[in-house]
Amino acid sequence: MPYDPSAFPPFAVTVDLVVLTVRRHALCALAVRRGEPPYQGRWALPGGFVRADEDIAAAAARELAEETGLLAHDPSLPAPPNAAHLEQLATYGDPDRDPRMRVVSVAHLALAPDLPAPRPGGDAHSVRWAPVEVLLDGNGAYRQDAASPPLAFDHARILADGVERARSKIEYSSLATAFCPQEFTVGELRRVYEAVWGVALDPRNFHRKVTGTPGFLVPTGGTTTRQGGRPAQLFRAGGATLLNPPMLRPEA
Amino acid sequence: MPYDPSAFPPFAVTVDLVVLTVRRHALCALAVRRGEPPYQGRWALPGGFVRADEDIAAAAARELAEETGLLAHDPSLPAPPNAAHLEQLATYGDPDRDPRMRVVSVAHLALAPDLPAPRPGGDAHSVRWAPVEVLLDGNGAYRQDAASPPLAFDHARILADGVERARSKIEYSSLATAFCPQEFTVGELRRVYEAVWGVALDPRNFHRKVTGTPGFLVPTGGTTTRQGGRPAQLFRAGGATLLNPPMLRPEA
DNA sequence: GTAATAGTGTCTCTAAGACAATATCTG
DNA sequence: CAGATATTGTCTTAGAGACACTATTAC
Repeated sequence: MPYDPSAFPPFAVTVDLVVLTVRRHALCALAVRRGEPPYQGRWALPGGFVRADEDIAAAAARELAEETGLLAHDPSLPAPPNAAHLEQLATYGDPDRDPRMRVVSVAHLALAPDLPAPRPGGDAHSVRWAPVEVLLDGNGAYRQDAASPPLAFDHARILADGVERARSKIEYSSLATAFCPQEFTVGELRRVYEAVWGVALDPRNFHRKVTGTPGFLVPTGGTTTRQGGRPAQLFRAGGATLLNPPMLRPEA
Repeated sequence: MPYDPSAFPPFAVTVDLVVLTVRRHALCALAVRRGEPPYQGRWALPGGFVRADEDIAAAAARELAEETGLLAHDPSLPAPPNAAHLEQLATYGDPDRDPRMRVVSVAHLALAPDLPAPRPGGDAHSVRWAPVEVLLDGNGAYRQDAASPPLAFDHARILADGVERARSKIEYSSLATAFCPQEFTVGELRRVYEAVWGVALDPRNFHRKVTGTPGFLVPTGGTTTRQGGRPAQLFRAGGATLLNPPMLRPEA
């Protein structure tokens, strides 16, 4: 009895976004402050309803653009200037996850370079980049009080899943470049890995490895001294999606 | 404006199952024949509606038990006799994926050992194990005719995604043991890898590798000659979930 | 000059892949 | 016996990690 179209329980379907970036050597996520109950005043992940005739991926891309001005882009094409990586993460549908009604949320993961503009449109005081460690551990200014959980609904779980996805995916794919501007140095890419994994990497072995992995980095010919020290070569992301051999996350 | 509970578009939410097993050296998926339009008479993945107060994972476990008699089990516990691995795969919600109404399907992936019983309950002629190659390529007896796609709805896409998930996940996790009976030999485990990846592996290097990976296999002390030749040691799955170092899939 | 970052080279060790040789069963 | 599968061992080589050393900037 696979389908009975005349009698099915109605659900609301939403998308929630885990938008990650690297700012000041820390992995940060986009959080919005809730203006109404439930969880009023609490921080939450951005998101919203999927429209009646809208594809789920399109809804996620629309929410991302509304919150950040970033465009989701097809990874097989070269990245336009204001591009972010966007992929489906997982779906959360516990019957009690929203106290008002049955809501199934299709969470998505977006990876963005550090945004120079403070964000076009929207209230600056109700949308913020917060270090994921603060949002997940519940320490620091984003916590209401010592007893309350830091994020509304099941968003701590969703954020944790998104962070773990990002941490593992930069091992075997070139996704770490999604955190970098269009042109970047090997040192800047290394600082991305260090921030996402929370470890220190050997600059010399890292350099040898990323420049030796075919298709990962393409030199642009330019150099920069924006990190100080000796001028560093600039690179763009190469065509490779999967890294072979992979970057290995150091053991605990 | 994250939520407006009074006005949201209603969706039907279903679970679809990619149930994989290894039979006669081939990776096979469970397929059911549709008894009503649309796609009447066509093969499809098993699935059904999520109930009004049912968790999504519980709905997937219920459908799995209804179709196969298998129990989904927590991977942190030792596997009971009739256990299968079950995990969420991805969510498919194209507005046109079902011609009757807006249906969002949360697909799940299940891995099961080859079932000795032909299946308890249900019509044997409308539920079958079919090689995934046949279901995806559309060649062979499961194809209606040369022009029609082999699987209903977007189920070919879902099946392909599930197969790719299984292929990559047995590289870095101990999930391949989910295709084996509770006690198995190194050779039987190797034939699982060969069937899922569709390659031939060196028996000697495979043996050295799996027995050398800590926590992967635990010897039970027994031996068997069910594969012919010299008696082989029997093993159970060890406690390890992630394999370090991973099993490497041979390159193309 | 010092301090910083960038980049190259060298050494050691783990482990992957190729494959020889031996062990123990069935027919 | 031949033929099947299981298991151990050996050799070669790719690559990860540790780390010395040189290069080029800012101050």
